[in-house]
Formats: sequence, C-alpha cells, structure tokens
Amino acid sequence: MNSMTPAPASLTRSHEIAAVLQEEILRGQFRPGERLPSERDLAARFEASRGAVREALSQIEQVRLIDIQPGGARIKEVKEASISVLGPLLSLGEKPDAHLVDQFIDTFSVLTRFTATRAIELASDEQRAGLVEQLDEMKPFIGSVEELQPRMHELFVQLDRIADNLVVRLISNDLQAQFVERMLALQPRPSLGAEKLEAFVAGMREGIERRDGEILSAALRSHFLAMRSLVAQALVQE
Amino acid sequence: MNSMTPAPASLTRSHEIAAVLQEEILRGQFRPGERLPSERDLAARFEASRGAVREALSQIEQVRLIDIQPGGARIKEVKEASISVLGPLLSLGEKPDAHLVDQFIDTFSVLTRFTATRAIELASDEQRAGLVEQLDEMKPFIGSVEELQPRMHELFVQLDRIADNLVVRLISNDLQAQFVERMLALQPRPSLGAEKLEAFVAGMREGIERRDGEILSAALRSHFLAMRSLVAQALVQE
DNA sequence: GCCTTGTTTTGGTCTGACCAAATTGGAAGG
DNA sequence: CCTTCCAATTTGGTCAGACCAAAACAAGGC
Repeated sequence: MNSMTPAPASLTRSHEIAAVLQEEILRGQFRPGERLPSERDLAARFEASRGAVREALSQIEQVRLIDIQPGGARIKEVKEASISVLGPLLSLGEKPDAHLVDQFIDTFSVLTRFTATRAIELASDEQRAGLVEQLDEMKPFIGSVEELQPRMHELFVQLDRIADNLVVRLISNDLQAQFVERMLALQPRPSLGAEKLEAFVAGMREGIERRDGEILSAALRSHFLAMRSLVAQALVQE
Repeated sequence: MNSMTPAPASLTRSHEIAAVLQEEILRGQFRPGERLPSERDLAARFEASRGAVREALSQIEQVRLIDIQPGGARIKEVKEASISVLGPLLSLGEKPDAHLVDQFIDTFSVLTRFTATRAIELASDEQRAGLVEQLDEMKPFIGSVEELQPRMHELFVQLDRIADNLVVRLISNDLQAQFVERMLALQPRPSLGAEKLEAFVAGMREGIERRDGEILSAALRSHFLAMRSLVAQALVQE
C-alpha cells in the first residue's frame, strides 16, 4: 500500500480520499447498485474524520458516480457519470486504454472541426486575414513541434473566440483537463513529420482564406488522424 | 429495463447552499479573482454550519467555478468551468438565453451526427436491418410527437451503443442532464410538422440502409435545425 | 407467503476546537 | 515615499462527539 504518488495532485485529505474511492469505483470494485461502505467505516479505513469522508463523497456524487441518500451511497454506472471521470479512467492502468484514447482524439477532432468551420462562417474579413497571418508566421517553426505547438494553440483560441460557442468551449475545457496532461506525460517522439505539418498548415490557410469549410475540415481531420496513429504507436511501443 | 433516474432532489442544506452560491457566481456578483466570503461568514449568512458550507463549496470547486485554498476561495472565469454549470446558466433568467440554447442544439447536432455516422460505419448488416426496422415501426406514430419521441430516443440509444464512444456518451449525458429537462419545461407546441418528421425518418432510413453517412448526416442536420427554430419561437413568444 | 412493527444503521447537520497556510498590516530600512 | 520584512490575524483543512430523520433491516403477526 504505497501512497507515494510522484505527482500528487490532491493536496487535501478529502481530495485524496475522493481520488482513491473514485479509482476503486472505476476499477469496478463495486457493482452498480451496490452500497458503498458507510461514511463511518470509510472514515475508519482512511483514518480520517467523517467530515473529510463526506466531502470526498460529495465530490464523487458531483461526477455522478454515486448516489448519496440516507440509508447509503449507491454506485452508479460509469456510463451515467460526468465527463470528469474520463481523466481518472485514463489513469487507471500503466498506460491509458488505447480505445479510449482513440475516442478522445476523434471527439476532439469533431469538436475542433465544428468550431473551425463555424468560426470561418462568422469571421469578418479582418479576422480571417489575422488568422491567415498567424498561420504564415508559423511557417518558420514547422520543423519544431515545441515551437509550433503554442502558436497553433493560439490559433485555435482565436477560432474558439470567433465561433463563440460556450457549450463547445466548456466541453473542450473538460476534455483537455482530463486528457491533455495525461497524454503529454507519455507522448515521446516521433512527432509529426514536417511534410505533414506543412500540408496541415497549408490546408488550414487555404480553408480560412477561401472561407471553405470543406478544405478546413479536411485538413483538420487528417491532422487528427495522424495524431491518432502517432499516439497509438506511443501506446504500443516501449 | 427501466432507467428511471430519480430527480437530484436538492433536499439537503449543502446542495441548497451550493445552488444559491453557484447562481450568484454565474450572475456575476463576484468578479473573477475576487475572494468569496469566508466559510464562517457564509455559514452565518445561510444560518448553517461550516461543515454544510464546506460541502457546498467543495461541490462548486468540483465544477471549477472557484478555487479553494487556505487564505480564501477565489472565483474563476465561467469559461474555465465544467459543463455542469450550463444547466444553472440556462436557469438564470425567466427564460433560457436564446443564444445559449442555439449553441446547445448545434452541439447536440454535431455530436449526434458524429455518433450516427460512426454507428453505421461500424454496424453489422443485422444491426442495420434492426435499425431500419425500428424506423419502420415509427411510421404509424409520426403524427404524434409524444408517441414518436420515445421510439426515436430508443433508436439513438442503439446508435450510441453501436458507435461505442464513451467520450461522446458522457458528453451527451452531461448535456442532456443540463439541457433536456429545462427545455421540456418550456417547450409547448407547435411541434414539428408531420411532413418534416416523415422526411426526417425517411432520410434516416435511407442513410442507414444504404450506409450513407452523408444522407444520414443531412437528415439529422435539418432535423436539428428545425428543432432550433422551433425552440427559438417558443422562447420569443409569450 | 405478505404485511406491519420496532430496532439498527446511515446520511445530514451542528458545535466547538486545533493546526497550517495565506493574507494582512505595520514596522523597519532604503 | 516606497519597498522589504515580519508578526498577528484570517482563512481553509481537519478532527471529535453529538443529535435527528429517513432508510434499511429484522422480527413477529396475519
């Protein structure tokens, strides 16, 4: 029973307890409908006060993994939970589940394409010009992913701002919060080839300049597909 | 297979406090970065114990509307929050914000199209035949939205099951939890016309039978567009 | 068997206390 | 006057023990 986590994100006792319990639930150590141990038992087990346990349970309830009622807290199906469980779900094993990662990237892809196409529909000519300029400024950095990435991110921020869809924005927040950090942790090289990146940037540029959602969408789709197979490789190897 | 989800029933004091505070934050009564009143002050204000307030704050922290640290809880930007704030955000005024509702429906549309097209890519011939059968069985009920809706929902459940994308599944869960009930609360007639529904069902059928994502997607897109303008009407009138 | 009970368990809340970290405010120094 | 630095205070994090109401459980009674 080691509790020496290299990067303990949970500072407080209640968060720590919540993380442990949530992980056990996601691991399937309780069947849906089953009752969680009582708060008093959990307090004894974690050598914590009932208050701390209650705060932990309150958090887990918030992600809809359990249903707290007088009489007991009952486990719910993972499929009914909130997006917030995806992160812990990715961190269950040594490596994230490949299928789940694929789903993540596909979903990112869909949402990004939606945002991008919507953005160029709504964008003014000046805004489109600004976007094109951003893309042109990237060209010197296509060789270096480290240099390119933040600039590309800035571009997406702009697209997001223009598309002005809070719902998608919040979804993306959640997905990124759950996904990105965990992916960066295991994503070594090889990175995308310069040719592919160049084609991607060119596709984006053309799509934006000509206000052509199809081109833009196609560029993004193939880009995400490339990323998907890259990550897939990273998950298999080692 | 009843999946009767009992309403959250914010009976408890802590949930009540959380709801009130969250609403005040979403109303912009605190500026981002600003400090929330101390737990002790809040306890005094709500005439509750500090423990109850702490559980409430813990929940609000979970949706990333505040950042709790020794020294004080600080308000974050709504844009940084979790999807879970969308529901309360819709319920702020008398009527949901029309723009936000549009964004909701558009996002639903995108995700549904993604799920549907993915589903028919992955579906076996038997599964596709089953889906077509489901659609055919709907025809007698096209006149009555009340009768049609649950059957259509069942179809989407099947598509969702075949597409097998947990990420999208959880996102849709969240969106529905936030949106659907609040929409049903205010969506009286007029409902969609029988012709439109017929065309929609026919489009779905053709898309599935011929495994044509374009047709399927087009049918769904126009369906959601129709719903969007319907809801828009409902929001304007009265 | 089913239904009605009394008992036990369990969550929900409260009170009051202590610790550690952050904030604050003022004193000392430039 | 401004900056720097160090207490004193405030604030969150946790603990302990207690009470209530509702749910779950067990035991009879039909």
